[in-house]
Amino acid sequence: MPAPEKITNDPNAPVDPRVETLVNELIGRVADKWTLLVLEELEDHRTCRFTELSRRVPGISQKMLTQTLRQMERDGLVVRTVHPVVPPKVEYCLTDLGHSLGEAFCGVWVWAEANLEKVARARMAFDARG
Amino acid sequence: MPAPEKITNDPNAPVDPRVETLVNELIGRVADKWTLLVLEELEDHRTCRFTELSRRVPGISQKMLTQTLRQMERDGLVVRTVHPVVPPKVEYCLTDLGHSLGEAFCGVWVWAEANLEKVARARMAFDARG
DNA sequence: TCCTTATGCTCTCCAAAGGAAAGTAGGCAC
DNA sequence: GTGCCTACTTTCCTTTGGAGAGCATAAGGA
Repeated sequence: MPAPEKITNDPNAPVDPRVETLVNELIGRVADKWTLLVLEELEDHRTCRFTELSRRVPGISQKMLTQTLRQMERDGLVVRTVHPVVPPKVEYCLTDLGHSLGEAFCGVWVWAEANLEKVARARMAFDARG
Repeated sequence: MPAPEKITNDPNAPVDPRVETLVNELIGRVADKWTLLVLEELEDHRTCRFTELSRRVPGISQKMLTQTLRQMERDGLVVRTVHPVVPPKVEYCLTDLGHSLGEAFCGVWVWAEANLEKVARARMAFDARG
């Protein structure tokens, strides 16, 4: 074997480009506006129904909610439980994997809350410069 | 004053809905695929030229790179330095704010690297179920 | 002189993504 | 029957995004 990329803890270690591609794809998939907002709702209310989510996630359309939830289900982030009753009742709940992603994004929420003001000021300054 | 939302350290404290709206908007702005990828490149190579970025960020079009960089500049995440030479030379560099956002996203990159396999398996299982 | 090259955009055209609103299924209350 | 409830699905139309060509400028070569 010609030393095929060892797994190390060195953050500066070169990464297998194939892995980097996959990671980029996954980031692109998961760091989506709607995915993030749905993820946050499900973090707050461990389990949620469809209509509840569509009310809680500001501005999402039913189409995008369905699509986002399907993708999240496919990626193993949520479980979809159908209760065979009428009218239909479908519950969505985070998996452990989904919860871990929520925790990973926690830093971004904190950042956003902490830096709202700075961004607002930067925008005003930028817009003033024309 | 009718007690208008105190700033607390309690993570379960109710948040001013206006702040929540602003945070959601900022998240939507910042948690964009291209913004993330550009941010990562700039984290790795503290300062980068336009063409360099377009080569390094896989799959980005010039239009989106320009647009993404403008938005990031407006939000105070990068500084754009134009060197008045021919051919033109423009350098982009993270601000402290941009760097702090990069660190906030660090957890997501780590998560993606750590859970590539799990997501891949979840997808296969989902697709197999039809 | 004219042509090429290099860079950072900008513009145009077309395809894909996404929002709004209406439609669907199917049992239940009226 | 009529209408309601929920979780979608479908249709239509607007917006976003990608591909590729164009532009401005000056140095350097034929």
